[in-house]
Amino acid sequence: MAGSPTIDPQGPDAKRPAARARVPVLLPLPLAQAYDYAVPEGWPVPPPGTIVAAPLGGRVLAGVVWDGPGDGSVPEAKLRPLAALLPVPPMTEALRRLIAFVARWTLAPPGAVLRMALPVPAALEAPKPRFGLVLAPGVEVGSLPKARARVAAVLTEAPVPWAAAELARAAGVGPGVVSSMRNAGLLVAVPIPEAAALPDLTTGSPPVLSPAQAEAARVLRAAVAERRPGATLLDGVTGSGKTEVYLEAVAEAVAHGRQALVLLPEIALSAQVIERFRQRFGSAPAVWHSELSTARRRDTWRAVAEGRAPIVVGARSALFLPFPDLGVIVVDEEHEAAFKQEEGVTYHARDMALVRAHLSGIPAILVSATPSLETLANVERGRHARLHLPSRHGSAGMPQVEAIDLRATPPARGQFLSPPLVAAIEEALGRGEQALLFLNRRGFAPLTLCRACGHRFQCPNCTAWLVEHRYVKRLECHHCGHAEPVPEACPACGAEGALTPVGPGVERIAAECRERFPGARIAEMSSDTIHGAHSAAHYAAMIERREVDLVIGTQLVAKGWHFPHLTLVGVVDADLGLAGGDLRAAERSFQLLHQVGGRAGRADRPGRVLLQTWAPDQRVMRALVSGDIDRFVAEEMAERQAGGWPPYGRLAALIVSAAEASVADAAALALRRAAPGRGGEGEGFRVLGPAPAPLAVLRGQHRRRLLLKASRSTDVQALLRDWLSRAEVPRAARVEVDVDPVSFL
DNA sequence: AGCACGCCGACT
DNA sequence: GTCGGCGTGCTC
Repeated sequence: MAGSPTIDPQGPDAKRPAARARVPVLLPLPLAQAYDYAVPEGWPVPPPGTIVAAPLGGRVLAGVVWDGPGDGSVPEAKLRPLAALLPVPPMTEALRRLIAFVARWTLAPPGAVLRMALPVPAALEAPKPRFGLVLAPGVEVGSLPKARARVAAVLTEAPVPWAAAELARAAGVGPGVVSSMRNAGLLVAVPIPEAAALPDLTTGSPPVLSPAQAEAARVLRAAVAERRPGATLLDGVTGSGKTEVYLEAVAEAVAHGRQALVLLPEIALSAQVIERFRQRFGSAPAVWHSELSTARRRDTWRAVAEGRAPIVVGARSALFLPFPDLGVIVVDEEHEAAFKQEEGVTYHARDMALVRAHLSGIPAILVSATPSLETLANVERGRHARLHLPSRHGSAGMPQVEAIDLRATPPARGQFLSPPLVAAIEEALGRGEQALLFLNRRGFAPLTLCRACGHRFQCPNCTAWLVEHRYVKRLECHHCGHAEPVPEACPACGAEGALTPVGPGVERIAAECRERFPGARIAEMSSDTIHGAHSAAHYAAMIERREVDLVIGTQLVAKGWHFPHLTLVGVVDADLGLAGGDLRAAERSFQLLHQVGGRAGRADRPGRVLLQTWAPDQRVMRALVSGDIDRFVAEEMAERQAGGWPPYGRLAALIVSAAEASVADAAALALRRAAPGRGGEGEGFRVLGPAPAPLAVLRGQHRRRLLLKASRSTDVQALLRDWLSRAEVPRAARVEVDVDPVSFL
């Protein structure tokens, strides 16, 4: 790579022999700016986006040559030379600008954002040449002993390089046979050419679309074909066929040789969803989520960077993959809170997906049966287009939703299923149909107390009760992972046999059902029983084959499933999500229950949804029963607008945490005193708090919250930056910033 | 994020 | 008298 380096004209300085070229390099560390590095003599000056190895302290890190002239303040003598230019495609300008934007928006150091966009180190090295085994020339197959002859036969039949392990398996011999043949010179290793081919995406089956779907698909295809920037909301009830429609937009991008990114909430990345892509395109999409192995991450990242992965289906972190030529971004289930990253860089993947699409000049598609109020407000403002799909089967396909008034028909003492719900389950099971009971709470009971002295089991590290898990005989904290065995006697008063479970979790509902419906085959689905795509697929298959009569599950069952024989959904505690009453409690509760209800029934057999509630007149229940989504949205919007809450206003939270409560209080007060405006109030904004966080102690950290509430036109980031720079917070306290908070815990 | 430098407890 | 705890500060 020698040659005359091209240096920008720098006036008289360029002539000074001492002036080496310097470039700013952003490193994947929580540093506020890029560091300057010297370009070694004889190298070309790497342009912005080049991925380089740079020395820092005693180690060498992968970083990205950043935009702009660099800081320049570090003296020449202090500059260290770049260690290497890494053999991967450069980071595109669109991705660099996305990283800079996310950093500015979330107040995170740019390097911390970059860390999400750089892969495991191995992906940046030149791919190791892989070797395979072929038969050495001139080997007489007939003269070999049996085992060796079998290996030779496999290689004669398929004379391509084989991986040693696969070869042994195919020949039905142990790995020792293969390696001894290699040592004996009967087999030789030859390099396997890098798989550069694109998967063939033309062998799938194009869908049969309804007229409404076809029209929506036509609009989206045109937007993708013309690279028309802008976002479109694609909404319609479960079963209206939204997926088929957005897959057409994906197909259009692929047809133009561009890539497509489909973001899904992590939990929805089920085998069932991946399978739909495979059926449509005839080949599986690249999948990206946090549980991938290092090797898979490396291969997928490289495949994306080199344009060999036309379709990527991923969780929020897929937003930072290095697509060289993205054609469309789809955010499915756009209303899901799971798109918000709550730790480290607190970004909202849906919102940042819109930014990435905008920076790339391509369309974005937001998909949901129950769109977020943020997205609906953007439609109202004319910022997003909207394509609404009607139900394919008219109202006949919609489940009938009824509220069960627990005040009128309460469950028997110590039980949680009311008589009408029990009767409906019996009826469904009697017809040979399946039923689903939904309760968004893991474990057996959320609280255990002593009848003798009133002692309650609390987490030593958190402001939370310990949840009894009966199968593993433990009391667990769902926030920090603390667990202890269930004792025989009360640790406070010593009374034996006085410990009582209070309230239900899914385990307790399952126990009640085993007693109530003997003979019914019950499947319990929660994160305690499902540990990944594999076991989820196992359950799904069992349910589809009708080897299960009654499914009892948490949130996990609400997403991305389709169970054709399920006709009844019972919501054990429809009021659960409304407790606590944060800003979005009603919206989230409505979305979740609507989604769970959507699991019931199908065209030929309408489903039934029963909501057990103590407050059937509550807005959310009324909306679910009437099915009048528009009215619910209008009411909720009016309330938000009146209060100046999002989406009509903006929020940012400051979360103060410290090991000592007094330190947390002191830090919170210091922040309050430094608040912008007069006493934390100014033109278009107001500071609320501090108040103890609902989870006042979490993992041993005492937490206080302040909230900046502002009008939509307020530059929240500027206020926050100024605020934080002036506040003198004790060293022992930590301050986290959460712009556009979703969770208020 | 690492890693080094820097002031106060239990060991040879 | 030292080995070592992790608090704070720096890395181009």
